[in-house]
Parts: sequence; structure tokens; C-alpha cells
Amino acid sequence: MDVFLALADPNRRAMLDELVDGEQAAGALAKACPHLSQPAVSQHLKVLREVGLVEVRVDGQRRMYRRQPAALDDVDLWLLRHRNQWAGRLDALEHHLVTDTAEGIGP
Amino acid sequence: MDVFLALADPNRRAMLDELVDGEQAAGALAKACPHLSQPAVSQHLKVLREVGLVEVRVDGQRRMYRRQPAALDDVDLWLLRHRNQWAGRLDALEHHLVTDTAEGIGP
DNA sequence: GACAGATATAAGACTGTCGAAATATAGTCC
DNA sequence: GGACTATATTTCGACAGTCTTATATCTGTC
Repeated sequence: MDVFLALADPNRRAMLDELVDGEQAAGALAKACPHLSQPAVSQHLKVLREVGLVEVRVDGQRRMYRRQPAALDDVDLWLLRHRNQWAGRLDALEHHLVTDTAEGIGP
Repeated sequence: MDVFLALADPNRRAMLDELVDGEQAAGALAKACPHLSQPAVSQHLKVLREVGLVEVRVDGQRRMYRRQPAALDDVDLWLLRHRNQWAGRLDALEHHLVTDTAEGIGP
């Protein structure tokens, strides 16, 4: 299993999304994915761990997970080569960004 | 099948890599993947077509394929949110880039 | 040490994907 | 129209990934 394959699963991407705001306990992540059982979440976390996308910190009886963005370097490198029209496409990209996340940024 | 899943296959990524320098006929792509049969290549091209990563142009009895980088926007958007330490990580990224591709750039 | 909570692991069924072989379609040349 | 080339599609078997249920492990509390 490599990083690309790990990111191919929507549930795993959603779990990484949950971690954007900071570290979370495995249980909290499980509650954030109500359509998944606890073992399913644990298995996904194992995959994310194995490819280096997350790291764990033991805190009492909880395991706190945090992202490890360095693991995305491979994906970044690949994308950079396939995005050599960067300058031309940045506008559309930025437009998407603003449109999609504006409601979460206001005062 | 979505873009993330399409990119999860190393053969499909290799085929997109082949297209970086410009459009290629399906046959040329098949020859670039000697470990794959012609039907296998055709199936991968179908997947890439369906998710919008490539487009076809009919030229006589050949089908010329070219990349469609706009289809990578979803991936870009996702990565941007997971790379908010950009400034801090750019150095490492650039270092990788230079190290990995230097031999192909020289005078 | 027994118990409860949080998380991980094991085992099995199900599903989807990959690749090969055979076949079909479409264009070109004679 | 027939032979030939290039590409696509279909069918099938094998394998890998994902989910569920049941069980194990570890930690803190009484």
C-alpha cells in the first residue's frame, strides 16, 4: 500500500480532513465517521500510519493521531510535473478555493 | 471510479507521465508499458478518459491521447488544505525536485 | 486484582479491480 | 470487397481491499 492508494479511499481522506484542525483521539475520529464501525476506523488508521500520513501519541488510554504532511511529498512531486501550466490555472484554482471555503472563514 | 482512485494505479500514473511531453498514440503508450498487454493499456486509457484525465483525438486509425490537467483540480484542492505549512516545506520539496530531475536538465 | 473504557487485531464474507485471452470494431490500402 | 493494422470491448479468473463480528490488549479506577 502506497500513499496514492491510501488517499484513494474517501473515508481515509475524510479522516485526514478531520485532523486538519489538530490532533484527535481515535474515538473522536470514529464518531466523525458515523457510517463506519470502530474496527473499520482503526484499520484505516493503521493504513494511514503505515504509509506515514499520520503519527500516534499515546495519551492514557487514548491514542492521539496527528497528520504528517511530509508523507504527501511524493504526491506533490508527481502533481508538480503534471501541472506545468500552473500560472494559467491558478486563477481557476483560487476561485474554487474561495468559493468552497468562504463560509467557514467569515468574522 | 474517481480521480483519486484513477491515480492510485502506478501503471496509469506512468501512462500520464508518458504524455507529459505531448500527445501520444495508444499504440505508443502500449509500447511504453512492455509489461502490459494491449487490451490492458486500452482499459487503463478508458479509466483515464472516464475521469477526465485524458482526452482523445482520432487521427486516421490511431487515437491520439493528451493529458487534461484540469481534472487534477480536485486533487490540488485537497492537497492545498493539507499543505498549509507550505512555506516551511517548500525547501524540502524543491530540494527533492532538483535532486531527482537534475540529470535531465543540464546543458 | 476486578472492572470499565478505549483501541487494536483476527477471521471471514463480500466486492471491486487488474490482467489475459478472445473477439469485435473501425480505418487504410490494394 | 478483402486483407491488414490499430484500438476497443467482453469475459473470466485471481487477487486485494474493505467491512462486520468477535476477541484481545492496554490503561486507569475502585
